[in-house]
Amino acid sequence: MESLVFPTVSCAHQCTACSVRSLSLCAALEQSEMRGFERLAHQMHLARKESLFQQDELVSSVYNLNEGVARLYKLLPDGRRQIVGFALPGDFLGLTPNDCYSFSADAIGAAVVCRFSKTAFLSFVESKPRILRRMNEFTARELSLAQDQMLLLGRRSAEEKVAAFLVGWRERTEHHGMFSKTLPLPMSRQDIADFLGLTIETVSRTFTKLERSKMIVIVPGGIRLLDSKRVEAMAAA
Amino acid sequence: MESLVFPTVSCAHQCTACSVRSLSLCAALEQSEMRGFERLAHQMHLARKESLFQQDELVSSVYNLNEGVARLYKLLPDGRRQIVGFALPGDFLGLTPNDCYSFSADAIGAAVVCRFSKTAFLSFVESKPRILRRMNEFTARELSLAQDQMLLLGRRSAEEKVAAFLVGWRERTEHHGMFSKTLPLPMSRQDIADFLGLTIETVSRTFTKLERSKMIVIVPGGIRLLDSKRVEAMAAA
DNA sequence: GCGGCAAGTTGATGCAGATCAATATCCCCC
DNA sequence: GGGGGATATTGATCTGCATCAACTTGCCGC
Repeated sequence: MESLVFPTVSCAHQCTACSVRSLSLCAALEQSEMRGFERLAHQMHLARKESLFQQDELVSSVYNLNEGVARLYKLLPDGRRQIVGFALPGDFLGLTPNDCYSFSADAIGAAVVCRFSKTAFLSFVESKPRILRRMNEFTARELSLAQDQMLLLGRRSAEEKVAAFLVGWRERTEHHGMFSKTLPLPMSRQDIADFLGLTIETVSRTFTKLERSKMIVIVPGGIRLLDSKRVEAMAAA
Repeated sequence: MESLVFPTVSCAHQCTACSVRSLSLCAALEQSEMRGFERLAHQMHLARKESLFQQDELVSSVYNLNEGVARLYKLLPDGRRQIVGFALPGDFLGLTPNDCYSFSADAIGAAVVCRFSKTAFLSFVESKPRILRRMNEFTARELSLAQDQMLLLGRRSAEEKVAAFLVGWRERTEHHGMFSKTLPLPMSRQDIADFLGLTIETVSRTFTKLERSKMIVIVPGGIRLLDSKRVEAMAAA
């Protein structure tokens, strides 16, 4: 159904009316720069599971995620997958130091993005220190998350991984106002497993264990945090 | 001995004579900007194992690594350690999105760095698009390495991890001209283990296995790559 | 060159989490 | 509301790597 409601389209977009501007790169735009930037942006609607770009493809476009959640992942030749992150509204995708995307990205549910031609984007920002500094902040924040995830993947137990995931995901969703008692988990168990370096069975068992010890309740589409203190303690050490 | 030869000192530095300028952030400096930048830089010599900064400390300084190799790591309260990267000459350290360092850094052998006051550095670069763009490239490259490492930590076997480490380390050292038949491994087995999310015993056993299958020879201070093709194949998948 | 300690190797055993297998539940489309 | 495929849970068993332990090698100062 979603794929019929949201065919992929491309059209001009009004930055002034944009709901995620304050969270996005674009918040660094001067009033005077906005019109020029707006002309570069093409809004696109993505259906559930639709791909934004794929690992090793030549980078032609970069994207600002406006609505929805995206899954960013790397694949090994034999099919093993590692999710390197989940993107939320305001996140900027596709800027790589290389000519090719270093990971794949696709929409978990329906999503909306602003697409920019990479070359047009780069030449627009190249002499604008405010935006360049904001880009730096964005990349540095991503790097910091990635390093936290390295610690998690290399040195934490399954329980700690799952607890840390719930805490981290809650923090991020809270900033987006999409959290009220029930923590939404739009991604599948397989996605969570591939993010945490576990199997789907281990994720499932760990959720059940947390539920049995009254820390969470599993509900369709998410979980309810009953005792976030204990979940946080489990995540910390 | 090293700690006596290289006491920590601080003095002005001549960028024009700098051997790693072309590899560093500073390569983006205009001729006219160099003098001002030089005045901000304080060269420091570090002894083996000397700390550059520690996780959770307030960020006062940022550093350009000129000589030597640094170990960047995160610690959990109970002492588990994850090395998030090894820094080589030309790498820039300490720029974080937060007020505190998100990891610790120390010199593996004797090392030389240029130290900058964070605030002085930031105000120097804030309106210089060339440098800001280079900073972006640096951070994006780090991020890309971190994502590769996430795939390694989450989804690869011990053998694959060790092989991938050797291949990646060789590539990086080659760019620095510090590789000729023998691949130098200035870091300890424990460091390698903490980088790969393994134990020291598993790293040691895996090295021995690679040696027995004639892919490498273990020599003091490094290894010799006998059959890099097969090591690469093992690393790839 | 020799004593002592740190670093690395090797072997025996244990266990967390993977794998294999069988349901159970959700979700949607008719 | 009922059928069916995708998604998730649960159980039984296996295994790769960790852990525990003994030993070897390298390194540096005297």
